Amino acid sequence: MSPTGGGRGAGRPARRPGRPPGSGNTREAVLAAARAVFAERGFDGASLRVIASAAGVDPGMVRHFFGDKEGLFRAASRIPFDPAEAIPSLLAAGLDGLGERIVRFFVSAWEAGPAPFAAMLRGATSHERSAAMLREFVTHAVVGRVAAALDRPNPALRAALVGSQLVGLGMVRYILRVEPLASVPADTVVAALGPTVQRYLTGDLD
Amino acid sequence: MSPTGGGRGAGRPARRPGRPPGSGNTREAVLAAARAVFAERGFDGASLRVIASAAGVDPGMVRHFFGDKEGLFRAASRIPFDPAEAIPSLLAAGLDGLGERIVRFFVSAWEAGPAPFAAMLRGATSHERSAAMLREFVTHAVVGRVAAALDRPNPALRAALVGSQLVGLGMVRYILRVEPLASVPADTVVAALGPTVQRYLTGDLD
DNA sequence: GTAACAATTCTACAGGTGTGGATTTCAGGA
DNA sequence: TCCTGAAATCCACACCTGTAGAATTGTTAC
Repeated sequence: MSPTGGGRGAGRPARRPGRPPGSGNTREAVLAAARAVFAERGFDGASLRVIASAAGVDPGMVRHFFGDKEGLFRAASRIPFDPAEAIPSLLAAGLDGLGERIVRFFVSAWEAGPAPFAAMLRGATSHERSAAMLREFVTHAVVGRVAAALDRPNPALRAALVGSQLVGLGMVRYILRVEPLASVPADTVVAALGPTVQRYLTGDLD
Repeated sequence: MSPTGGGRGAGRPARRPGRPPGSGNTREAVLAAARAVFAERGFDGASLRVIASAAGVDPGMVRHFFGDKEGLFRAASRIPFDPAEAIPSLLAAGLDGLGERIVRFFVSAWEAGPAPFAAMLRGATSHERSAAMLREFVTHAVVGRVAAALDRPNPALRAALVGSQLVGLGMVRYILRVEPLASVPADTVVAALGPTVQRYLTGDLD
């Protein structure tokens, strides 16, 4: 309407561009919102506008900081521990009881910070890029390292079997929330899956 | 441009409405295309237009036959066997070797007609309705019936554990295609997972 | 002081989505 | 012969998506 120089809302005072509020922590707010939304809706289901609004921020910021939806997803899906040091430390105590230790570590990691795992699992089924991320994570970071420490035949197959049980646990307990597995305490899960994982690693497979 | 009565393509002869081609099998063509596309891209990723065009049909037909995207998904995700008769027949031979029989049945069913399973798994991670379908399938059709046949403590938990290993196998072998699990013959899978499932059903869980 | 830079907002675009409805042709029964 | 109903097409609507760029402001370095 009234040509006030460009037509930018000449009525309400509602925030105008610039740099007033929290400078610096905005990036973290976007990341946190992205983790939550990606974890809940997967890659395709999450929209930049929803993430931005959940972070109380303009969608443009996402682009400004992360460039791409892919870039944001990569940044948000960074798992909260370093496999390069976590896995050797699990292996350090030897092959005895390794199954239980792996299951316990997996459950703890998921329950401490579920977002990256859920995001990867949810994304993996429909978005090829995040399927690749999960596959690579399972293959290289986990299977590779674990397989190298086994002095049994078919180490890669053994590690992949472990992966299958852990992925299945994640799906059924945390994503589908099938009862009673979803509500049972962590110790029960460890007791139930530990021997399975142990057998996949060191037992007879025939 | 030229007002020829309504503007319906006044140049090319390209099919006009009516009822010329295959009357009757069109519905099946849409269903087949829907199974394929849902299986490959999940519920959200699949679009009605893509499905229709894969079936060589107008998108309106989908609406005509199935009403809704949900309706199409329901019709396409009907699993190709009846749990009410399949599971009792697995149980009939007794608890001995039940683990191997279940794994073999699951692998055969998946490899005979992968579409419904893949569609459900892919959909379940991002679409709440199909997560509900899968959860209900796992819970009622499988867990319920199997649990009823067990004379051990915690039958429901046992059945859910079986479900977790089977879902994990589906994810890792068929969806993520993690090697070498993805390429290994069915017999190897049966030999590896059979004892796991057997232990979940009848073994000690502590 | 002023110039450069980063943070932030808005508006716009081109494309894809599910759904709704009007329209047309054909087949079969009264 | 006429009429009903099913099969099939097209067009349109709102809406949401990711991306792009322009505009504005504050902060910092010279």
